Amino acid sequence: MEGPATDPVRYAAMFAALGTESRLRIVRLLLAAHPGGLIVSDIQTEMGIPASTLSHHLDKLRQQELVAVERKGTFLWYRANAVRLQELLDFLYAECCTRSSVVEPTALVQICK
Amino acid sequence: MEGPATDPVRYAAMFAALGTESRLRIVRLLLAAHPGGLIVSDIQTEMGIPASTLSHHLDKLRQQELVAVERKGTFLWYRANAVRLQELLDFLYAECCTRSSVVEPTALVQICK
DNA sequence: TTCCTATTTCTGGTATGATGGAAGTATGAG
DNA sequence: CTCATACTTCCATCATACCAGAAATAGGAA
Repeated sequence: MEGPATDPVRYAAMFAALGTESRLRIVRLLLAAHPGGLIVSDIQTEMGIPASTLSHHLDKLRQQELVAVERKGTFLWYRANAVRLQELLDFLYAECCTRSSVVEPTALVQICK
Repeated sequence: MEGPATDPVRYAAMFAALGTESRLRIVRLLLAAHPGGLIVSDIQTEMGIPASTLSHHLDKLRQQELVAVERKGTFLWYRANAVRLQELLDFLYAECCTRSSVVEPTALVQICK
C-alpha cells in the first residue's frame, strides 16, 4: 500500500543514504556494473575499506532500497535498484520543473547522447 | 577555479544537505517561490521550527550553494540556486544513464507537462 | 541617540552516524 | 564431520549533526 512515495520523508532518507562519499562511490560502482551487479569482496577491493564498514554502508543503501541483493551460493550479488533511482530522479526533476522553472526540460536529455 | 565539480565528494555533500526532512522541505518551499525567494521569517512560519534551528539549516544549504541569500534592508531573501540544482540533477542523470541504462531518457521529459 | 524587528551566532545537551576489530553465521568443498 | 571462504552482526569508540534557548549583531524608524 506504499504507493509511489511522494512524501518528502522518504526522499530525504534516500538523499541521506547518498550523502557520504563512500556510499555514493558504491552506487557508482554498481551503476557501472549494471545490471550484472557486484559481489561484496569485489566492491571491497575497489573501495579499500574494511569489510564491516562496507557491510554497514550496503545495509543503509539496502534500507532505502537504492540497492538490492541476491545470494548465489557463497556470494552476495549487489546491484543498483533502477526503480528507486528513477523515482529519486523523477522527484528532483519534478520539484525543479513543475514547482518552478529552474531546470529546462531539454537540458537533461542532451546529456545522454 | 572550482570547475563544474565532477568529483563525488561535493555531490555527496549536496545529497547530505538534502538528506533531512527539514532541509528538503525548505528547498521545496524555495522552489515553489522561485525565483522570488522567501525571507527567513516566512520560511519559519511555514516550517514551524525555532529561528536558530532554521538558521542552521539555511547555513548548511548555503554552504553547499543549494540556496543563495541576499540582504534587502532588514530582510534576508533566500532563493533556490538553479545552477547547483541543475548540476545535481545532471550528475544523477549522467550516472544512471551514461554509466548504465538504468533510466530511459524519455521517461523524465514527460513529467514536465 | 533609543527602540524595535530580523536574523545570526553562541553555548550546551542530546542523538545519530561512521568506523572497524572481533566474533558469529552461512554456504560450499572435501 | 572439518575446514575455508564470504559476509554479517556485535560491540565499542569517535565524530558529527541536530536541536533550541539565550545572547549578540544588523538594519531601519523615530
